[in-house]
Amino acid sequence: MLSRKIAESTVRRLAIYLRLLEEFDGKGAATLSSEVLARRAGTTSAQVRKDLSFFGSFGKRGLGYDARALAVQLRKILGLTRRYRVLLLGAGRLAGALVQYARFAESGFDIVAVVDKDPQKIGNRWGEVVVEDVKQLETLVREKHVEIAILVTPAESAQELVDRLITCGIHAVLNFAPVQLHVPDDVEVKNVNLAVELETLSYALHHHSAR
Amino acid sequence: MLSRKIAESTVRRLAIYLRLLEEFDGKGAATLSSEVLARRAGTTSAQVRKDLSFFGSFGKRGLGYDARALAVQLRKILGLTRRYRVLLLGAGRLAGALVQYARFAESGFDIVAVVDKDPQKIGNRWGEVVVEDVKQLETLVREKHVEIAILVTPAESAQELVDRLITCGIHAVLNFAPVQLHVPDDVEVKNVNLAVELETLSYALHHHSAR
DNA sequence: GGATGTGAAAAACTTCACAGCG
DNA sequence: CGCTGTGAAGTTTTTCACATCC
Repeated sequence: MLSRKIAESTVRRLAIYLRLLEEFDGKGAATLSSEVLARRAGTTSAQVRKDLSFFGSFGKRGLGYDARALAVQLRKILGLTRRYRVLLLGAGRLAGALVQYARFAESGFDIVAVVDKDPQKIGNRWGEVVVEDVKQLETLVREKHVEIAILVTPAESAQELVDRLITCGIHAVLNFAPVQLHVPDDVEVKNVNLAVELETLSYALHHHSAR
Repeated sequence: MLSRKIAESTVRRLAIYLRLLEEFDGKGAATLSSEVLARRAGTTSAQVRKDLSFFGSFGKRGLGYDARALAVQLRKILGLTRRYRVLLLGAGRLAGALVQYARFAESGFDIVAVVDKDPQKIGNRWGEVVVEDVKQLETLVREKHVEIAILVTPAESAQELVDRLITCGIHAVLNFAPVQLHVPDDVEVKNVNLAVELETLSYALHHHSAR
């Protein structure tokens, strides 16, 4: 369970290694070296070994890593040995795309509720769930035992909603709204901000991209 | 134009500062300190000043920064003084959500073409553009002077498509497909990987999130 | 007075290089 | 012999702290 602070960059790479291992396993390959994993993940073999070393020693010297066994370890490290109950805030197009995203359920994340404030959308069936009124937020979080919230609302309402989520005891938020959310230290927020990504690309193009 | 290498983290923060300044400007506020900007951006005042210092000195000692003037500078730095021509690869739900995303055009990015390989989708009108056959990729990139490609395809086809894009001279790719793309040094790729974000949240929850 | 701009110090992260083990 | 695991070295990024200037 490790209490030492692990760098976010390390955790992100572990998630990438896991994805690669799962592909690899599908192809029946049994064992692979940090060098091979690194090449596919776009990093270095030393980085792979260092990342893993924070959590244990999973390889065999002279041989490499057993793909399936390492995948099991990574799932444990990442907390993917159980399922998570997810609430979507906002029933727009992006939310629709996310619901449909196959890997979602596959990876262990179940969308157990969707809320919106638009009366037009409330009551619509979305796969297994029905879009509820955002007024029911607190009730839903409690009744459905929600652990992760995904914000797909306009920027204006995001902070207010996140405040309400925190009151209900939510500790993990994936935020697609283009605002910086202010939350206490024990709440984890990941931002996905399309504009920032595009503007980084624009920066790169502008500065010749001649690296 | 700066040739020194600037950290990606710095560029990302600049994009965030710009967004905040634009809001701020809307509210008529004229001047603000690095401290205020930092608080809103979720960083420190020293970080704000350091980030800006790589590109010049835009503030007045004892006073702070003029919101509008700083925004102008940041747009210059980020290369947002002109518009960019964007191609979408994949005409699925996520692509649809992106097209609709208002800030897109607002920020200076124009979707000039959409391609897919599904005959069902080819020919559909998407706002201003019609979905074209992916076979036409090379022709479209040339004729429409595409500069940025957004990959919203299944993982399997992503690498092949990016190879073709590079052959056409594309240097900037925003990749939503959950694979690591292999590209030469003069091509900039930004990855947006939903699974990685969720798994980082899962990691945080699993490890008590008690920081 | 008050906030910037910036060298210098500290911290975080990555790479090196090699001992150690299968 | 080959590849891991890991201290130590190197590099990058952040924070500190203060001289500087409006």
